[in-house]
Amino acid sequence: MPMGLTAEELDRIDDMVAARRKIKRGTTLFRNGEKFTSLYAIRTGFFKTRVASEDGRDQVTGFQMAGEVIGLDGIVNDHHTCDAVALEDAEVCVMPFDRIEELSREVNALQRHVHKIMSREIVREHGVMLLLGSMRAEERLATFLLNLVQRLHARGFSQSELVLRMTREEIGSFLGLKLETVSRTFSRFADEGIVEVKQRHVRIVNTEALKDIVNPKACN
Amino acid sequence: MPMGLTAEELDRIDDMVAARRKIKRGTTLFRNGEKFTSLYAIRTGFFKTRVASEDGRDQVTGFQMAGEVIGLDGIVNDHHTCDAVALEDAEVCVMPFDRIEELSREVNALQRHVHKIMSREIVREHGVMLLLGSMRAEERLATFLLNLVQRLHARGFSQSELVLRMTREEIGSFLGLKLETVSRTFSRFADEGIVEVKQRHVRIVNTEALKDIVNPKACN
DNA sequence: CGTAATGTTGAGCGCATTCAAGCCGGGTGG
DNA sequence: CCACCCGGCTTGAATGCGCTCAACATTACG
Repeated sequence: MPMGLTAEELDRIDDMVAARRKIKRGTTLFRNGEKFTSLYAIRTGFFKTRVASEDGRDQVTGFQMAGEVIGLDGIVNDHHTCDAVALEDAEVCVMPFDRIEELSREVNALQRHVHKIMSREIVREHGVMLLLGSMRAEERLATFLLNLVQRLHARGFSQSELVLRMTREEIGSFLGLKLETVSRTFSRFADEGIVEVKQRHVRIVNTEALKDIVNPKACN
Repeated sequence: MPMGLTAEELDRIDDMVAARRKIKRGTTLFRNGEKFTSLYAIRTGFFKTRVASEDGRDQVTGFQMAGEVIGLDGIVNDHHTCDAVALEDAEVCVMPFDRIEELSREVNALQRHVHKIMSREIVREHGVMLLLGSMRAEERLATFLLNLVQRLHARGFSQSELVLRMTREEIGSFLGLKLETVSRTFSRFADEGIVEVKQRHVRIVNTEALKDIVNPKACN
């Protein structure tokens, strides 16, 4: 993934990938409490990660798609502190972390890459905290849709059409809302002609309107 | 900070610290948009970090005290994406990041340490997301107080008494509440005899009660 | 000692939640 | 092939928690 490498370095990074692993929809790649050994690069499929409080409640901390790396939570205590659940059949590259550390001592570009991946996750979570801490329901859902469609577009999919891989309840958990509120907010967007929603199929009709909701028209 | 090092390794890590820097209360250590060069280890003092949305709103993403490291957000894009503000006069160690990367290629314990610091921050933020996404005001404030007092205790301070370095508004921003709600919730805790509050001085009278609020009595 | 910043408290409101009923669509088995 | 079922989704009505607006108290500080 990092660029500007010699052929030899690329080979060694290829070797770092111990194995590929297939994850069936609805099953977990890793769970809270399990021993941490590896990071996982998603090749295909779609995941959610979630943390749980001691009393049953849980919080979806993110949705991950092809090209993204999960498992970073496990490094600090050698045990995972969240669950990663496949929302559709998926395949990941298993990258043993001690091999990553070993190799990144020798390949600067890899070292840099690992640091950036972790920093990116921290910055992403800052954004989620801003969302959870200060936005109203419409802003949260609009932000969520724009983020999803932007990431899908970067992977060659449509800018305006997407299929949600998660339920209303999972969206709600991620956004700090109840599933009914998510549903109602979708309906409101649909009434206003901003999106067309048919179950999990969403067509964004008016991207600008969504952006206006996220960023209430700069008052000049 | 990492342990199990040879004297020579310790020396080299000492050298890594380019300088110390004093930060006056109310001023920023770094700001959103500034070029990223270094991580900062807090020697003394107390910081908040905050992110801002395009329209004025901002969100406090954390409070940091002695021994903690800030600046990790800057790695991914070579620019900081949040502000770090000193809530009291503070002193930090400036650790140029390229020196950290250089040295951590050679000193395994340092490499490991850097990875753990970043992972710990990711896990901490998961906890904040859980708080913001699923807790009610009382639970948020109780969680906040328990976390603060626990970190202070680890630094040799009291288990039951603390001085808040931040305003009600800053607490509110962190917890996703308005300052009035923070104030009211403090008052409610005081009425119930759980804490004694006098402006920024807080005495935790009944730790168990606070823990019960956070973790609603396991229903057996 | 006066002024501004910070904190407390009250009253009323509104947004998201809760509770409840019904709908839709996909999969299964008769 | 259709009837049925069940999980997911939508919608309505009522409730309540935290917010807004406002007044006042307290503290810090020049």
